[in-house]
Amino acid sequence: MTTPQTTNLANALAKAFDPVAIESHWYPVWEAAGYFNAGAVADKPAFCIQLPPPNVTGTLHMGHAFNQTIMDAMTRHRRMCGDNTLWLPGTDHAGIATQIVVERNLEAQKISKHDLGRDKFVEEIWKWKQFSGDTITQQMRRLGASTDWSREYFTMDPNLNEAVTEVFVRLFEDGLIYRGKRLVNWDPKLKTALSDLEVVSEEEDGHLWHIQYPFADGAIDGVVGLTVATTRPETMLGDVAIMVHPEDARYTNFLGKHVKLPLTDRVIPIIADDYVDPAFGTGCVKVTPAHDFNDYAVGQRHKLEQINVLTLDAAIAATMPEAYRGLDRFVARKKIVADLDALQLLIKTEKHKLKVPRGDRTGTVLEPLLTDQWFMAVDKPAPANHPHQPGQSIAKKALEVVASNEIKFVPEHWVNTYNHWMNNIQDWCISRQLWWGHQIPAWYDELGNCFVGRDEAEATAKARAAGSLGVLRRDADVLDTWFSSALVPFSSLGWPQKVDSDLMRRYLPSQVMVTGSEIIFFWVARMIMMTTYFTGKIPFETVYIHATVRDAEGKKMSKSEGNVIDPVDLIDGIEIEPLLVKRTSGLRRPETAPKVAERTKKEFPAGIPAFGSDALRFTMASYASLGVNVNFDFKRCEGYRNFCNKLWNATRFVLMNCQVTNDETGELSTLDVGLNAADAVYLSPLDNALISNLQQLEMAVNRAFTEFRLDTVAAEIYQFVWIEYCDWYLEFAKVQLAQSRAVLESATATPAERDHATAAARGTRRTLLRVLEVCLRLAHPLIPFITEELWQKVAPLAGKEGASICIQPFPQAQPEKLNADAEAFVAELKLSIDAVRNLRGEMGVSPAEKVPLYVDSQSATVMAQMPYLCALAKVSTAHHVAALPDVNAPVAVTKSANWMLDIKVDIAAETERLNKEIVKLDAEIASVQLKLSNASFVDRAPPAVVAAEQQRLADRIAKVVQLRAQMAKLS
RNA sequence: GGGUGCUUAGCUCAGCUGGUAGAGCGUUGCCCUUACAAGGCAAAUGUCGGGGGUUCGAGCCCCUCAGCACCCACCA
Repeated sequence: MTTPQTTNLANALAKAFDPVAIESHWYPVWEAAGYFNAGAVADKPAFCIQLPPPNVTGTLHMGHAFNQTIMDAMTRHRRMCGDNTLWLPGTDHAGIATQIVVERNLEAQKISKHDLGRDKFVEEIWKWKQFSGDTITQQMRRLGASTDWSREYFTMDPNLNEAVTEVFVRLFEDGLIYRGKRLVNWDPKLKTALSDLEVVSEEEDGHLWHIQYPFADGAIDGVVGLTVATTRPETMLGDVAIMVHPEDARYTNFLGKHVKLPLTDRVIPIIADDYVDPAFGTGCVKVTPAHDFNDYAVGQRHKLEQINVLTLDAAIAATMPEAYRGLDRFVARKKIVADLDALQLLIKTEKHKLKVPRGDRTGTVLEPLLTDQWFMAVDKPAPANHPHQPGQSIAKKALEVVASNEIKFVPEHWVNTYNHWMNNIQDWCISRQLWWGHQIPAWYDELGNCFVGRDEAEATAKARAAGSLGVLRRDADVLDTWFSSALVPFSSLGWPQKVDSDLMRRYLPSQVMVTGSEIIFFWVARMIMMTTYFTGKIPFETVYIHATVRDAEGKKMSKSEGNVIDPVDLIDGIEIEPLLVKRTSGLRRPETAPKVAERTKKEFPAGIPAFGSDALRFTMASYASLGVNVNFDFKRCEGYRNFCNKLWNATRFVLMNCQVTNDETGELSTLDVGLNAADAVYLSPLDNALISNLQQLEMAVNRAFTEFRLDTVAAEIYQFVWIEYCDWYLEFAKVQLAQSRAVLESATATPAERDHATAAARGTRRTLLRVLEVCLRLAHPLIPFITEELWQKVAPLAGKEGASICIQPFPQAQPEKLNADAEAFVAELKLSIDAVRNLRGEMGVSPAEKVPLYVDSQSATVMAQMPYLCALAKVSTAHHVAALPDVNAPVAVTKSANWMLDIKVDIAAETERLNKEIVKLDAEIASVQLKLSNASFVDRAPPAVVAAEQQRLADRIAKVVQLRAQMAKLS
């Protein structure tokens, strides 16, 4: 017989959960042990997730924390389920974005990139990349990300660089990459082209200027000229025509005539094109093919000249009239308007709202500009001998793999977004006039002939073969950063060197791509296009689109707006002062700093407390429903930090009850927890009910994982651990252990009684331990650190072995352990306890006070309930009577019995309480009666539903009868 | 101008194939009960955006209106 000497646990677990020590301890252990490295066992299913590589522009934000928590939970889940997991990490060079950051840093030191020159400047960016990349990977470790660091990549690593070159050359050779002078979105500040996707248009206040263009040969029919309306008058210097709608009766007379372009000496024709909307403005539109995308198309249709007005930095070009040369576009605009006014050609100026295109990174107003750029032809058929999609265009194929359900979107409606974009896709401008990125593998001879090759030698050979003998000069431009990102699904696995490697076979396609909706076009679509074209495989099976993280007010989090939260600050906590410094630096509009500070002080008056990584992750998971937005409220972290503490203390309780410390030696020894198969174990209905519930939890959690519902995973675990396990079962367990102890300490107990008490204590301890141990494994994907720490303590006692919880099997339900009878017993017991507790509450009994109780039943069920009920509802003594005493105390009616506290009653309060309850019941009875008296309900509703209603009616009527009787006694 | 999503308790959000409205936080009492005050027990709060329809029955399906958010688009 083992009798506890003491339950001193000072050397086992601290009284409160302290995340800092745990987290810093476990991550390095996991990493060193290689638990996260890609599995090498061929016969296990593969599970791969490609991390959307964070930009090396600084640090991770809440969006990353959200995104990564989801991926980590999924990866840890599948790893525990026995899959070969590969969560592949990397970082993205993020061309423009990173170059801008480093440029700004240098500007702060009064250095311009031109002072340094290209090579030195790129060196500076590499230094920054090192710093930012290290910060990011460190943050990921703090978040507990179980990525395979041994395969970490950077999009400008040599092997990925090689993939980029290979892809470029092949697409060029297949005729799907071309170079040409086209109208592109031009950022005059950065002096680079941008793709359509990098343009953000917002409505701004502007003007619509009405300008008269006089007829070249004098008035016609008394009309001196035509009036056009424009929002960008400076571009008129490049006008090559005026167009009207062909059926616009006002102007048909003038078709084919000419006008004199004001401020120049040019004469331009009046043409007809049905692009013109006669109802807008004057119905006359100036045509400027070199500076407007519509006009460009009109110009093509009518074979018009393209006259460029602007330089690369958006000043008026040297080819323009002298008066305007060299003027900035906006200065020139003012001058031109003034000059037209002076010439009395400015008819009127209207206020006008217009969409102004700006660069998404710089906010600069963009100009459509004619420049030489490289494009990818997405709509052009692939060569007839292409191995994977002969004769089929890249966009077509990308649509096909989604239409065929090879690639699924979750939530599904994002397919529409994808299809819409893909059906209207334009050729992709892939060249950028930047210094940071993959340099385009194209070389030119002195005549401008272009040779594309994998390296200079190959290009030279092609040049020589074509008869070009001079020196070659490499194209200075780099590729759009998304060009390399698009290759990640295969370039990160070793392509092109390893085309048929184990890695490629196993981890391409990956199982799920986890990302926000904002990069469906930028990245998801392009990965699909590139991966299918070059590997014949889809890049991933499922695209899981998660919400965008916003601040508590629903505003998009942005460093330049000063409302970002660094996930590490939620983990470690931060004082208000440093938080203010963080938030007020680097603002887009520095003058907003006081406001930002004010808002920050209001939201975080005392800074941010340290919640720990697990609490942050649990919060993120609980936010991961399939919605569009997440308005992040840090207070939820507090709730989940408390949950971690709950789990911690539940473990403390379990250990206290399963281990003893010898007072003299200080040695810890384990009590009998039923590990020895030969020992009899008695499981009470309460033990069995908990175990039964646990099976349901296991089913629910596994199902939720497969449905990508991490919010459900979190909610299920939270509910089970806190409510079922801690609030109910732990209290029941105390009763059971106390009962056994009483028997074992009794001098009069028979041997049979002692045996049963031993078996029961064994069963309780075993249930406590095993259920806890399972909960730890269930929760591990969400809260890896605390579960590891606790599992190390709990698992050995529960008869489990293993170096780490990371690689333990994920709990799966055992249907044979479902136990409806036990669950029903506990459900009924809970109702009884609730009823008695409710009586106490109603009668204002102090929670500390124990009170006597009457119950009008001695049924087996009630007798079995009593020990638990007395403990949980603080009953001093229970009197079992045939009928409750005929006094005016309140009665609680439950399924099991009628209950009454033996204390003095406040008659007024009790009358009120009864009245309230009777009214409620009457209303319910009336509504059920109405339903049941409806013939069509009884006839047409399923019999089970009708029966349930009838039962409900009977119950309520019985109850109300009881209450009425009680009421009668009061008066 | 098209398209998508959203509108449920004071706040943030769950509600599966239609069958008696839920959670967390917050609020209000009372308790430092030997796992946990980062806690326990109890309590209050909803014409599920408005209107119409289908159905025995609608938060859920259909129509319509309103508001919010986002995405796409070439109106000078």
